[in-house]
Amino acid sequence: MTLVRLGYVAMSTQLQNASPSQTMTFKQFSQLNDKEAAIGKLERIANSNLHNCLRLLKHNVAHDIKFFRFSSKLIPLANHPELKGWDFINPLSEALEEIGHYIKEHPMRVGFHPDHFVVLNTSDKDVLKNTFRTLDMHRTLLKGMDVSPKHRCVLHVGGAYDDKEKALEQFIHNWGLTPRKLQELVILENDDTIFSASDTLYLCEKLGIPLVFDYHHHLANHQKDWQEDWERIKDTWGNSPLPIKMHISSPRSEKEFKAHAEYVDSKMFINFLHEIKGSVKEIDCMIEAKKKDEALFKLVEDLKKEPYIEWINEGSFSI
DNA sequence: ACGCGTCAAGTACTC
DNA sequence: GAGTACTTGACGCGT
Repeated sequence: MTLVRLGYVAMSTQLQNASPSQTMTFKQFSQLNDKEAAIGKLERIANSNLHNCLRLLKHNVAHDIKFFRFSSKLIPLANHPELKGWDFINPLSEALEEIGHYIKEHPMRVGFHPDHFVVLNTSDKDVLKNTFRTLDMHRTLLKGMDVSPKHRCVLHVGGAYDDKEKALEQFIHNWGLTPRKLQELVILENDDTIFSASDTLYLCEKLGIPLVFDYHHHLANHQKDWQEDWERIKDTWGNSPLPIKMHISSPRSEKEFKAHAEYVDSKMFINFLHEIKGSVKEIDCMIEAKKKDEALFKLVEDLKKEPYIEWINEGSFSI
């Protein structure tokens, strides 16, 4: 028997005016002459984002969704190189604590997927430095919520830089330069163009990092069937306090295969569940679809037609 | 209210 | 080396 928990990403298509990703671009920031006022505006935006984030968590709990990815755009320009020295955490501590209290009252799995400029295998010192800074920001946010930072940030391996093998070794090299408190945040995901699940496993096993298996990326980029690697993927989670995590999405079309569809193909998901059934006690599936929570709810509707699924609540079931 | 162009800290590709 | 595309949500402008 396998307990499956469903989650979704960052924002809701159902809850109105609840964006956790409002922003100010660097260009806009640069054009403001009064820097103090500009920073004040950034802080107001960040507080509004956190407020909406809490509203999203409440919306989730109302629908039994206990698995959620936070937006990584909660604090605009938080780690922009030009805004070094801005103490963005202090003005946000109350809002973070409020989110933290809510998570304690309603236990749930939360995490981040930092943006594409967080690149751990870069050979550019400045990019690596900013990667560390951004990871540290994510850690600080989690700490501010009193959530254990362990295994909360999904990253891709990074760029290929014309030589995949060398790029993997560069990751290992940079990992040695990564502070331990940042290492423990990281979990790695197979991507849809360069590093397949097998490639990523190489790093995960060598460095003791859990692998977040993205089924859609796997379909777009693989050397062999995922079933051959499934045991190894599971094992990367052996030392994690959290259950194994996966990403689930469907291709938008044959032509735009790598793009996310609005909804998840429930047949595909059901087939996958049948294959892994019983192989793990618990698995958390992150639904990555354009329609966000609406896609999750639609998937649940579809799954409810399957007689062998035992529902625990609207957001989790056993199979 | 809606459509369209702009913006984004990285990487990849083309010329 | 410069320019463009990728991706995706937000924003601002024009209608």
